[in-house]
Amino acid sequence: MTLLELAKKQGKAKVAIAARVGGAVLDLSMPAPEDGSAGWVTAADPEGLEVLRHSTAHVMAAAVKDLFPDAKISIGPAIENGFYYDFDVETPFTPEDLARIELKMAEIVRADLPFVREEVSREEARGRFRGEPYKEELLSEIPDERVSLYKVGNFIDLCRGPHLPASGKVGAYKLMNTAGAYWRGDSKNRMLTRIYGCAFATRKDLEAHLALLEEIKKRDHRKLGKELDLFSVNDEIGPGLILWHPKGAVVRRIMEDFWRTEHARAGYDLVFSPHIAKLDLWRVSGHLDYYRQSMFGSIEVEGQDYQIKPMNCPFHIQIYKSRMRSYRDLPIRYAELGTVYRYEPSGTLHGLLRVRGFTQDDAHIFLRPDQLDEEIFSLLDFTLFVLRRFGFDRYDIYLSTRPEKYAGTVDNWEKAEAALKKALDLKGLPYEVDPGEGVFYGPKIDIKIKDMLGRSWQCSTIQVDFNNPERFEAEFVAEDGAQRQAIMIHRALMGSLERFFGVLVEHYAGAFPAWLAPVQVDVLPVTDRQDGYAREIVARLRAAGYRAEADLRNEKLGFKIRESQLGKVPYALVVGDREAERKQVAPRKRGGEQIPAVSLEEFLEILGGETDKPLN
RNA sequence: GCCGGCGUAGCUCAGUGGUAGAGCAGCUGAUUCGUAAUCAGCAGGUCGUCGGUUCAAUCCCGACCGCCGGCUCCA
Repeated sequence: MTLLELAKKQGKAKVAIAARVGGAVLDLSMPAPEDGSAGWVTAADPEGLEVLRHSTAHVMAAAVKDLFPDAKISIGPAIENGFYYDFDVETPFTPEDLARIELKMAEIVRADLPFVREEVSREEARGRFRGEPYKEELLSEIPDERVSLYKVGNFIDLCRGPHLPASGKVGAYKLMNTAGAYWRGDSKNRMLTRIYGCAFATRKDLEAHLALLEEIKKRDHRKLGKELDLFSVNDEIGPGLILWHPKGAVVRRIMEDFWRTEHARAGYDLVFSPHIAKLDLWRVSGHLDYYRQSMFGSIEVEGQDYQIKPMNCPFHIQIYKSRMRSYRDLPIRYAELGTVYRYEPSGTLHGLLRVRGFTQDDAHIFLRPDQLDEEIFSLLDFTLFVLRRFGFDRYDIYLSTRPEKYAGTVDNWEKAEAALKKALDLKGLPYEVDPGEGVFYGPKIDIKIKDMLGRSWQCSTIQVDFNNPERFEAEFVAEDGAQRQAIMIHRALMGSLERFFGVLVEHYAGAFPAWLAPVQVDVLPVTDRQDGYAREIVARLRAAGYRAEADLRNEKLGFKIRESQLGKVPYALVVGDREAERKQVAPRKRGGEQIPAVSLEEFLEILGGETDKPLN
């Protein structure tokens, strides 16, 4: 008896697309276990959805092979929200090709062709995939003597499976776009043409996903940055270099003010360092060996090579080394909003999120080995405090451990990894271990924040470093009078101001909370009779430390309200004859909610409640 | 950096082998208005840059620059 027959018996044949037997997900065509103990996987299950997506990829490949017989197939896995398949073709697919492929797919789905699994020897499989060089390459690397093939219609693919019982079970899908992708993700290999598609169990799920994509488009910080006049990048200046316009600059200033205040309070010393330094500095630090290709070229000055800084750490180390340090002085914490420049490949630049010049909210902490646990613990606290303040309270945390190529001793690495782990455990923070993903100089904790739409953004990083203190001989005098090597922690909380600002824009869809809003209050006179009163209100708001503007243009109230709301200003204060006469204002929130007219003092109470304290 | 797409007024976009259009924004004037767009007029472009094909190029071809979607990378 097959699993499909068993499913029929149990009345599950309609919904089941695969079966769970033991720990494995199997095709329904596989034999059922004697005792009939099988679980049913449906398209509503995560595993089922993956099967559905993977099978949709096969259906697409079948359609492509039908329309473009010369296309060479490679691989086509399920991914988040859908699938892709990479083909080697002479000329990449056009959007019109995608439409044709989609139609052909619909044919295959309508025909409800069975997915047929076949197990053959590797040698036989090699014969079947003659003329498919990518499949041949894969086959030659598979250690097993027997491999499985899946056939749908005339299309056969080397595949582990499992798959849907038939193409008719494919759900709602849509081909999205094409993209170049290196064979096996290696830039030394040939570039294939990838087709991305999304696939869901139901039309409704697909539509919800397309709606989400629309929402993401609406929140795009590049679009909002232009609309709200926050920042720009400019051809004449150069790609990846950000111009902060006055409104964006207000938000940045508030971010910086908050950051400086809290760092001073948390025991950091604020420092400044130059933008260039002798190239040798980066030779000593080791960055030149590891990251030369991401550094801007050096500049020759009076026979000496200088380098635009890609990092701040060597400068802070030199400040540390400017005099003898006692074990009593530690930890020493140097913090700087340090602007660095990195030569990112042109194809990776992206608005504020990937740039060539950016300001890190950087700090380097020098400490004794015995202080590591406690420092990491309080650092985690501090990081989460800062992130929460900006409205982020969901995180994905990763602990990255020793990579293959590393500096320092295994003993030190293990101690540092243990310290990081211990701090996370003590705080009760869930995290994932990324084995081998640490930086060459030490292990790290990365915190990705989740935005309003649940997307993750890498921002905070806490990295232990044994390498630099050794290379630069950053030492302290221990209790016994001996020179000991300090441990250094690199850390950035927002990561870079540019990137964090971009994430903030998308998180809030440009509607910043009142404490961050570039303009907090628009004062809107109904006619020019109230211009004087409006000016007075603005002056008083500004005197109280708020950012307020009057819209004195010769326009109707409706127009001014519309503009204020599109500008995402938290409050509009309508002032007409009534308000002017009674010395009141009529507040309106940007969402449209109207508040009955109140005195300015009462309004200041409301506003103050939202901004905590006016941070100017 | 690699593959593909795109580049027309400040912005969003239409358009054609015979040297360009709309809406919004801007300017001028009228309107004095109560919670998401008042009306009229005016002005605005070396069609990304440089080369080529052609009697003629914004349109076709090439190179470059930039942007977009991916890939690779991300201390």
